[in-house]
Amino acid sequence: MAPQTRGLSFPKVVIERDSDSEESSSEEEDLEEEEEAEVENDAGEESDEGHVEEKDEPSTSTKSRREPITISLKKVCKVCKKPGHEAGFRGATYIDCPMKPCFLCKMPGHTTMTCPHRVATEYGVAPAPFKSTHSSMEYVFERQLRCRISAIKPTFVIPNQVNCAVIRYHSRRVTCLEFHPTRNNILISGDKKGQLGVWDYLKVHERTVYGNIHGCILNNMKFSPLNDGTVYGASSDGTVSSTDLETGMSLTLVNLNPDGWQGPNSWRMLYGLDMNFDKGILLAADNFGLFYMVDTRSDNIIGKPILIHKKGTKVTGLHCHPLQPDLLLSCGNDHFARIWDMRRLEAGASIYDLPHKRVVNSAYFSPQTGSKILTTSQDNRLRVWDSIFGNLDSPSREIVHSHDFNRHLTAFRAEWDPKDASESLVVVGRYISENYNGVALHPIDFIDVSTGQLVAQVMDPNITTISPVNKLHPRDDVLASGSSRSIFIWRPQENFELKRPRDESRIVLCGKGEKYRKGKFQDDSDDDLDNDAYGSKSSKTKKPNLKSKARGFKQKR
DNA sequence: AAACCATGATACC
DNA sequence: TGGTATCCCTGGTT
Repeated sequence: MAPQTRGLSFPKVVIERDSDSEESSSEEEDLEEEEEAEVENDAGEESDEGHVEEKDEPSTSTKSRREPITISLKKVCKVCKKPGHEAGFRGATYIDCPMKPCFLCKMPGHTTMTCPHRVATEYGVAPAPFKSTHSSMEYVFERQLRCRISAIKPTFVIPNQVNCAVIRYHSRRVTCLEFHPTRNNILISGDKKGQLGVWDYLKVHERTVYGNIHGCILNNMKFSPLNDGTVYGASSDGTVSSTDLETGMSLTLVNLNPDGWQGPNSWRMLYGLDMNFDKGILLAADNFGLFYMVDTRSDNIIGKPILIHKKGTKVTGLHCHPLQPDLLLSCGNDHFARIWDMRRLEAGASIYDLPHKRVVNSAYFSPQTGSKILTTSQDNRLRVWDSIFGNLDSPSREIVHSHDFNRHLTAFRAEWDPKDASESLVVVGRYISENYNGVALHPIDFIDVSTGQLVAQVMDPNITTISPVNKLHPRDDVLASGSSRSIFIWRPQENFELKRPRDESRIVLCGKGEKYRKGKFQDDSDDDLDNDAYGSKSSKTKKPNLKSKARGFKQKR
């Protein structure tokens, strides 16, 4: 395995960040120097010592003077619009704007690069070794060391290697994943278009996508506890569906927009979905703060909708307690997670309100005893309440973790490991990237929420996109992750090294792969063809390979 | 290679 | 309170 360049890139970066003048930075990297020289040449040709303001000239005058619209020649930070520094990728390392609060922990005074939370997940949760230090170098060093150590606790088995995948499986980004409750190798997936995928990841090539179930985002899915061939879905088209996985036949149980599109103020979207198996009713919640109970036999909404979150705000999730059928957990855009008693479900009657600083993407009871609560909030913090029977006034722990909101990404949701008897292992995708061998990768983090420690961070050189959707298998040591339109299955691998050659027959390439196939491999028939998109050694066709795909990576030539 | 686009929460007035 | 400008690590296509 090639020596890691992490060690090289970070110190360099730190030096550059602190420099105000561009000259000093250019001593460091020839690459940068070249780029900047070019820019300045262009500037000369245009013979306009551009002021930023110039670009606002009306287009007519610009035309008459035959001058191209002046680009601000003074380099300006794209974040704060001030000169003297620039935010953005330098190679595979992202440089924050120093004028803004830390992108990770949202506190002012430092950048992501030197954020103590980036060094140690448990910073601020439990004493961390470098807690009182203020030297960025020390943080950086600590980080490098940390990555070398395989931080896998013996008790936790971490699926750390991609075992199989379907690349560009869905036609839009993946929004949710569920493992089949009884058939071990079946994974179902929902996407932004409302389509539902069924994939047998053991027989890698066996997969289907059902397209006619929903009109837009499939936000949550839930298997029927009575019939595991049936799955329910809640969608932003305002419907709850019931789909037979074998046939793809789908029924609409509920439609909250029977009159069609009447404008955004009336269009109702369903997000949260769960099933109360005790009563045999489906629970769903919408973007106006309302909660619905659906009788799956009569397909009727039971009673009137109940306002469970601030009027007009989205309820992002619902979760029934695994043992106490009367307990319900909800979360929403009003910055609250709420615990409810199903027997007394009415507006304002929540048992507890758990406040957050931002939108709450998800809230889950712990999977086995249901005594803990885990929430993911857009303030970049995971919160854990250790006992719902104890003091709920404040969370037992807040763990700073990068899972920011981005309108183009599926919202991150930290998920419990359903197999972990200690109910402490959690998986969650990471937004900010790490520079790995000059490639920006977004790992999937395994966090021990009892300590806040990062147990493992898994990544693959070929997955350069963010993986906001993750699910751990209820029985097997398997992780499923959804990243953009693709789905990956991870399994544990000892002595795992990134870049290890892998079994390419277990990678299915869909969609645009066809193009490559026609051009380069005049191969046949159907898209089950194994491509080398994933491979390390293979031909020049490959876009998705490290270098070409790496963000901001400039190939030296 | 660069431009463009899709489009949700939020800050701010 | 409501309308609206704004937006930093996106991902894909033209």
